[in-house]
Amino acid sequence: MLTINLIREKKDFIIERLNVKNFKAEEIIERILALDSSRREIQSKTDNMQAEMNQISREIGILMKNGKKEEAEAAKAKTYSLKEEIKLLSDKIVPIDIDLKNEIVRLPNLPHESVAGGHGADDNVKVRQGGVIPQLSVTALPHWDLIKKNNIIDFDLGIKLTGAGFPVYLGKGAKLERALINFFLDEGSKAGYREVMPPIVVNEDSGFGTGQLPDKEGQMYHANLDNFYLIPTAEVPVTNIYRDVILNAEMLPLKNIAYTPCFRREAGSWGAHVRGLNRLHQFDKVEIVRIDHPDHSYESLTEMVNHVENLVSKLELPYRILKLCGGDMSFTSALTYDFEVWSAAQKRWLEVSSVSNFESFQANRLKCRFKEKGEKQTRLVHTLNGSALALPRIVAAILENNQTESGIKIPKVLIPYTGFDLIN
RNA sequence: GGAGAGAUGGCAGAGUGGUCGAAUGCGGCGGUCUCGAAAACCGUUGUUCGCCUUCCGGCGAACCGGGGGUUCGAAUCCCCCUCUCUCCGCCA
Repeated sequence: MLTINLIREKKDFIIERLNVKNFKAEEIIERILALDSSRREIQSKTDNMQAEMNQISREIGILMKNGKKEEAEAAKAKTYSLKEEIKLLSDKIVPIDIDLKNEIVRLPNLPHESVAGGHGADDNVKVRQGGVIPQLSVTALPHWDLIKKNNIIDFDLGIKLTGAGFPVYLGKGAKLERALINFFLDEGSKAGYREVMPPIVVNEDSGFGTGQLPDKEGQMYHANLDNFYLIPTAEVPVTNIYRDVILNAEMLPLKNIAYTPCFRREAGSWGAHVRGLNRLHQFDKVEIVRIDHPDHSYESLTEMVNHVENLVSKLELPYRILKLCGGDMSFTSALTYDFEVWSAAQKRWLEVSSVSNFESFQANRLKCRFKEKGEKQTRLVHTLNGSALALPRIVAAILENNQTESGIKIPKVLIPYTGFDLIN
């Protein structure tokens, strides 16, 4: 959520920047500014009337104390019409506030100044590429066939238990999953992230805080009876730890890492490219979440990108890093780098991580602020997060890229975690 | 699920209709003392919004779990909701 101050002061700048996200902001902003100025006008008036009212009440209190009943009654008489006026005016503020918030919440975050325009994935900029793309034999199999052959994940069983997109990991498949989770968490700890195990269902306030609600309601599973949502990413509970919190500047940065299962309804997104592990309703992910000082958040973003790059390198996966164009960036993000790994049998890149700086956009929703030592004024923090990493597509790439005549080779760094070096 | 108690500032904890944004203690910050530190003492210490101000800041409004009501006036009275705790039941 953009701050009302910014909208008041930099209207044209906002319109120009949101244009990069292909978002036409002009009308919304005009409505916001109109609502904002009438709100301020009304508030000024009611504040003054209320001050008068408070003054009279105080006087009545003193009169009563001194036993001057008649004078008190006379003073009371003065309040009736004033009270009515205040009520009339302040009632007008309520719907204006609601409209105002509804409009502000519709504005996406401003893209960072370095973000270029564009309409979709084709306009993303490749930052760099690493690793070696393996040349597989003609008999090489896509991961869903390898999975079946080795009986390490059972999709049909998941359908029986729950439905499509809820796979059951078995034997070495389950162990590989657990190994990856532990590897990612350990790497995070080494990099100074605090490990967190949050709830995986959250309330409505948390959903609002990170920007899933109200708009992306359809993407989350909802437990109606309790009005809880299954988390689509650990970002939601972990970032919301800092909802309604005022931090001291010297506490920053706060670095957290969490493994959670993630749940996504993915309504309407099923098609040709979602076979096997490519897209699931439930999947495992390790997420890094940072709360940062605004002056250092872009250095942090770079540090996070390096961390994720280190992970895919250690797993010996060919990868590329993309800087997203305005049109492909999420509603809440100011700058996003996507990581993709090469899936050698499908012969395509799979997105495995998205590392973003949200600047103060989430912080404003969360009301997460900080204070510089000795200063009275609060400022909004910057929030950042990134997958480090999302598991299913990593598993898909490992299976496909590492297949040999004798079986699927486990990357060296994972062997201490799996306890085996081959799936066959 | 049944019965009861409660929700006050960073924390603890007073306050049951009238200058109460709220006593007191602890913590935090600043100072005195000290070579330095501790102790002691003094001072200070919430957030949001509006108006004014070049800065420092000033003035006003709101906030004692959330929402509504009574009243000239509500932390205090009434109603609804949420949450927490205790006991019982059930239970990984």
